Amino acid sequence: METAEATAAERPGLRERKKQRTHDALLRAALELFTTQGYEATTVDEIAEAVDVSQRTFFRYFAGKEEAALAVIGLSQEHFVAALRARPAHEAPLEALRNAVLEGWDAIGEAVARIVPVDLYLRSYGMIESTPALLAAHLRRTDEVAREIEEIVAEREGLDVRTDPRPRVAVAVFAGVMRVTERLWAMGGDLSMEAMRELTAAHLDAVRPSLAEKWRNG
Amino acid sequence: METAEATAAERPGLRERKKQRTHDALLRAALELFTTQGYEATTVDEIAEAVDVSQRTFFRYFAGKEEAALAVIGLSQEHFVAALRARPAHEAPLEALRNAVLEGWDAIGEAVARIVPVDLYLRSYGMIESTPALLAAHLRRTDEVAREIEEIVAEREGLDVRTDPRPRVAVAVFAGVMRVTERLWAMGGDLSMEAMRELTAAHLDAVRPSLAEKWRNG
DNA sequence: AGGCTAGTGACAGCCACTGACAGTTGACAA
DNA sequence: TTGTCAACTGTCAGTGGCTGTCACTAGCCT
Repeated sequence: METAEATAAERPGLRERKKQRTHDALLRAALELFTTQGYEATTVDEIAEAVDVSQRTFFRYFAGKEEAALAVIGLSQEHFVAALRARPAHEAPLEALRNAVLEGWDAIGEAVARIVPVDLYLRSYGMIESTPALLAAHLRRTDEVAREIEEIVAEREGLDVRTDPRPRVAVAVFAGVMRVTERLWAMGGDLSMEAMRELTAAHLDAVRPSLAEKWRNG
Repeated sequence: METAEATAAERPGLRERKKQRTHDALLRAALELFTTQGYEATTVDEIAEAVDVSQRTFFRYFAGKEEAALAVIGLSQEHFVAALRARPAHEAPLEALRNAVLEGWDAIGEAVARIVPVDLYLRSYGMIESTPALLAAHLRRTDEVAREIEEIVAEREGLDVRTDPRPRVAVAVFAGVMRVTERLWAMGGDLSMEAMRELTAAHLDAVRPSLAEKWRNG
């Protein structure tokens, strides 16, 4: 058992490679079909047929249509969490969150490119935003990520999430701002990582001013 | 046409009343079944049968199972939006949002009670939080409400949402905090409106401290 | 009273998803 | 190499959410 996994990590057997190929092929086919003809207009049968496997096999790789559509973005979210964990301990919570998201972008692009064309990845954000069922699933997943981040932030500061509200509130604020940013970016014209970085920075900078009592003179 | 609607508003005809009754009956039956045996374990056929209508009729009243489950909460969200619109113009944006949510609670309770037992309404929050598909749909609806609120806040301050980021960011911060609050409340033991009010106030008060550079001495 | 139309039930069908079973194909040891 | 085991897959049948269609009933209006 141990040997099998260790070996697989070094040089995956034929079985593993085949599996990986099928998985990636399904992912690419799904995203390709979704972004061209639309998510709802695409049936699982079509995706399976495009990769020449049975529908049943598709469901062995993905829990459902949604998961296939959101898998790549899920990957980028994992990278963000990892980036946050890697931030130096001296940074303030929101500083660490900000840096993790701003600097993590490039590494994410690379990681994604290993599986699907980056272009497909970027377009999937637009697809999500304009597909109710998908947006719903995406928001739920993001909510789960937020929960994970709460723990990380609390640990960074040596606090207990159950007794001190600040870790949760800080993450909530950050998550809220990231959600608007994401929405505007995905719906806007410029679907590039540069645009995302700028929007993110601008919105995070706007947090304090938006909390002010008076907006006119602020 | 005009006459028909006006008349219906004053004294609904038999037809209208019948419709209303069926609608409410379906809603009650659905929530009752959902909260007792679970959302997924309940089929639309069951709900329809409980009210003694065909499955087809259920779908004529609700776009889907989800909508039936979230309809009551949607009602409370509408009340919140109305409460926000009613806030005096001199209040600062976040002040108005805070007051709207804290004071609107009672009116919401009354409005809900006219259709379903309040107890059922409160329990539905727990159901949502523990049902992935439902939570997803709920988050999407909440996101839409946030969009509506952005406009209201911007209008209060005489700003254009497209040029000034503050309305959107302020609402994003507020929405983020409300989401954590909701989650903790729904998952916690005390499912009362009092508990919700306290949690909300506590979390909103924690926003500034959570933005501080240093948490230890803050 | 009789015509109009909103609301309903019954039926057929699509699609996402699941369980069960059998066939095939890599992995690994004898 | 060969045989055995386990993993992976295809096929089939079935459930449940959801939609289109059509005929029929019942409230509404003149």
